[in-house]
Amino acid sequence: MRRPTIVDIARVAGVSKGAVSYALNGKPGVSERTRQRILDIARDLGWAPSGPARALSPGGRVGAVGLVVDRPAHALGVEPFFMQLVSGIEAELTVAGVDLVLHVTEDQEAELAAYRRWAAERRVDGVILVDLRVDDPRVGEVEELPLPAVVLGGPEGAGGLPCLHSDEAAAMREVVRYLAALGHRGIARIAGPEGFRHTRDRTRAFRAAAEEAGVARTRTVHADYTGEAATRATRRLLALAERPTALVYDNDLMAVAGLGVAREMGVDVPSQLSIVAWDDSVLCGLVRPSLTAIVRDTVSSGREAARMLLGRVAGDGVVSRQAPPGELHPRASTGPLAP
Amino acid sequence: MRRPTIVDIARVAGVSKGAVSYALNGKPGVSERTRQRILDIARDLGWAPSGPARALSPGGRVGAVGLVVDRPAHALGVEPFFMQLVSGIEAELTVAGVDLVLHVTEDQEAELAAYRRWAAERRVDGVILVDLRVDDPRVGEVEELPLPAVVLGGPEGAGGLPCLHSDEAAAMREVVRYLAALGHRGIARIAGPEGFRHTRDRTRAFRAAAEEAGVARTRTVHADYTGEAATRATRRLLALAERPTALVYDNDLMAVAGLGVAREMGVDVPSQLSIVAWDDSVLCGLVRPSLTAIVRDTVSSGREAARMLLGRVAGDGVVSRQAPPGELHPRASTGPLAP
DNA sequence: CGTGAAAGCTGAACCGGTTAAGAACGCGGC
DNA sequence: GCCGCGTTCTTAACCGGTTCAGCTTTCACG
Repeated sequence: MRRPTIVDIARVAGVSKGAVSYALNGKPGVSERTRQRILDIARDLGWAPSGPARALSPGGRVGAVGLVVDRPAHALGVEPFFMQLVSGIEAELTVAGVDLVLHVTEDQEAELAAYRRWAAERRVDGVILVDLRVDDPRVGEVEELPLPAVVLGGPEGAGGLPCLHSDEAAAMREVVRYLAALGHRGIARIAGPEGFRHTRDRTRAFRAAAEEAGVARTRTVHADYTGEAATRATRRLLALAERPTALVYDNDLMAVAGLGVAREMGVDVPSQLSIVAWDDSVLCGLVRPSLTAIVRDTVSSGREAARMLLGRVAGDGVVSRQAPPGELHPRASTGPLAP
Repeated sequence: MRRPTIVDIARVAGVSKGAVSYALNGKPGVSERTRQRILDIARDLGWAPSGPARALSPGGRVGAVGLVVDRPAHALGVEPFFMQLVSGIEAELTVAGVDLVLHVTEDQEAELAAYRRWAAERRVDGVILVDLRVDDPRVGEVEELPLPAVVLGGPEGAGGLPCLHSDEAAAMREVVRYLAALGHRGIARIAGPEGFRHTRDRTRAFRAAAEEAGVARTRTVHADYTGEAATRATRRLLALAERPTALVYDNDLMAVAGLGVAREMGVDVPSQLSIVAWDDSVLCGLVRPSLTAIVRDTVSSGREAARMLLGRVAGDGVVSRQAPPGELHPRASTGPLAP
């Protein structure tokens, strides 16, 4: 049984295929009676529009958008962020009947190649850029391509692309003030890779917030979001003569790793060390002590980013927006210092 | 600047577009000289084949395959399994120039709708089915559809679809023997949802292995892979009069949750309770004590499944295969019972 | 009753490829 | 000199939609 086409519908209805096209797309050009008859026949035949055929027509859309994730596979596995983001994006795309094409790359060059290929072969109608870097080559490249895009991050460094940015500084202030109020005067931050824009934003915000809150000793060390790197970094920090009394991690996985190191080194959490995770997932609630975390609504960000991209693809004027800032959810891993 | 098409190439080369098509596809019908000239021109113009146009031709392929993940978003976030699987699939697809379309659904009906839509609208060339269920409606449905598919799981219940199955029984035997050797005589298993085929396979294997190893008291309770469900189940098990001395969890996230409960209830791991996780991720190595786990090479399974699907799409006769069984990696969460 | 406009529909071109059928050509053999 | 054949290329149809130009038919209006 061949897929039915509009020609089959036209034959049954006794009209031309042009008329069928008008009827099915709700465009003027056919009478209401005829339209209804054609719709009924289409339903009876189980007709569905051919994606490739639609895309081929002048001005046609492919009905898919792309997302490239450029992080090593093993790191990705346990990063709740991406799957949450994907669910959010998906939720929004599904109602529009648009598919999500996902690509996992090992380096940035491969990521750029993916965008170029998608544009050249017309595989997607647009892309969402995540993990904005300092001097990110993707922005310029994608702007050149006939490929609508929105950036999750920014607004600095997003070039002319509309972006969904979040106020990292506000959340950071909340964290630092909270820790300062608990009596902490030595706070270290185990950050993500230095190359990421949001890492740099947070680092700046961290310093500013610490100064404002009167926290004398701060320090930022960089890791790569993996547990191993966080383990090494935490060991070094806890071995310092004047060791920090509070640690802020740039993702929850690293915070879990830090918790393990503290345990291993006999440093009690939270009486001797407070730990804060940036980004919350079920993980934070499962480990003991449970982790205080900055909670962002990643699913909603995904939805919003998808919505913006669909707008761009449709040709609407899309403006950058701000996502609600993360909120601090105190749990068992933070507290006042034991005397 | 419009995307160049083969007509542009034909014009520059002074030949017909048919000749260009033959040349670009390595088919006979043009001289070697002409072919080379056409290839050079194509490169100079930056030509790339239009996906939609290719797909539209009779017998044409879309150049994409689909994967539906039917698990709640929050559970998915931290499940390393899927992202690992996706990376593996991706790695194989990329070399073939095929894209991966990912869809996250909230229920099985939505999943079925996705397959139907993909087939009807020709959005993908084939699909990979994961999380095979007992009496899975997807198998019959997809077999009816003009949509090549392979199953990750089985072989029972995969119907006529080729599958990549793993020997759950072998791994289960290894776990049970190991725990029995450590002196455990009461082993409980916190399994995934009863509806999953692999859950049932493991449950059967668990009973058989326990009998074989002389483990008298066994018990399987079902959870849904989330930390919350595992927390509840673990609490109940540890509150039993004759409480089990070893717990086997069907994924690593639940094992982490179980570890938290043990801690909370003052049950020491591993001296009073041993914990085994099925599926290993960085998580298992990060928590304290680190978790003994069954390690499967999920990335390779993804690669293999993708390879099989590409074979099916190409029309090759693809036969079911067995993935290498999981292996037990003992860590700190298992040990002999304290006297 | 003639005229103009709007409604409703048809025919054909077009998107960018693939491919079957056929034409032009050179060449060897008889 | 003619025939048959293989090579190389062209022509045209086809995939399944969209859309524009134009042709009827109907109908209101003067």
